[in-house]
Amino acid sequence: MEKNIQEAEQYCKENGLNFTPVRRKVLEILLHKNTAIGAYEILDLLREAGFKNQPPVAYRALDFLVQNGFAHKIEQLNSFIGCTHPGKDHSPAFMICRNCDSVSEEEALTRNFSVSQIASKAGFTVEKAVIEARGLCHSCTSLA
Amino acid sequence: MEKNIQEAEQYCKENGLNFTPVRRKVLEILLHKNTAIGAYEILDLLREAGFKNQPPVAYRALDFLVQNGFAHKIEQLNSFIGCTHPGKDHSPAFMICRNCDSVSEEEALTRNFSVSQIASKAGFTVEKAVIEARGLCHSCTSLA
DNA sequence: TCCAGCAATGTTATGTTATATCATGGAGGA
DNA sequence: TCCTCCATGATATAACATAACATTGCTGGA
Ligand SMILES: [Zn+2]
Ligand SMILES: [Zn+2]
Ligand SMILES: [Zn+2]
Ligand SMILES: [Zn+2]
Repeated sequence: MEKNIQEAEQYCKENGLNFTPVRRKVLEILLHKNTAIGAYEILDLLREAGFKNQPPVAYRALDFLVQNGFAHKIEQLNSFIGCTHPGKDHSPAFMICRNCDSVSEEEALTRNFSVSQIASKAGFTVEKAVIEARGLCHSCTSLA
Repeated sequence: MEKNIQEAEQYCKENGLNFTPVRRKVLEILLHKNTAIGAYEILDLLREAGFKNQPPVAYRALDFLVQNGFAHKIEQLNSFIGCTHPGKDHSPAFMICRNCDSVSEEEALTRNFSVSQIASKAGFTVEKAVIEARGLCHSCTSLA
């Protein structure tokens, strides 16, 4: 958690990005949970922490974090999650548990798994891929 | 298009599903375009066709079509598209062109491509997978 | 026939997510 | 200094989705 924050800070410093208090706070909020969080829930937490709480405050910080690879949007949930493989380029695939709501981030770029393989058959050039699975996580499967 | 409608009708008849006028009309609307359409745009078209146009009208019909495999929701666009491989079970992957907005549905269940391969490494049991790529379609790539 | 049960639709209202727009403030360079 | 850029403040509204309850029309059983 704390380590992720420091890495983000370092990365920003090296790349001329402005890791402002509200951006840091939102990243902290995201990294604190292993579930995805909606913008308005983040907004509540920001208010509790003394920040302003109009929607743009949260959305702007989230945009920054997503743009720079510190967070991801989970499209199926209209929610956000801190990146657990930040820094380098990666191709995430998210596993969303329907029982405990946990979201885990896996790497999708294996030799056996590439959206581009499907796309190329269709003559499509992939720039970004969203892969989100829903089901049961390991612990919830065990408990069943 | 017309063929898809008739197949849907046939499938409903065989499975005790009620292919009502509004459901048929929404499917017709979806199959008419190769781009995804939002619920409120569908609502407008329904009104033009003489149907009621409160939001639940569109959302209920869309729920029915998605539930029964006649349409899909494109999560990144909060929009819907008619299924081009209806009937049997399938694992769609959508290719969304950023230039012309076309959405094409490909089959993701090839030997070289399975979300389950990623998931199983994480001990995750997949029940449903969302795969949506954004980029450039074949024609838009050629024109570039 | 009469009516309970059910699925679909009608209707009103509201909840949730996201963005547009213009104003303000502060750091850094010409 | 003055200008530009970026971030934030603030207000308003757009866009997407559902809750809740009423009504209709069909069907099958008493
Ligand atoms: Zn990541
Ligand atoms: Zn779980
Ligand atoms: Zn399909
Ligand atoms: Zn295109």
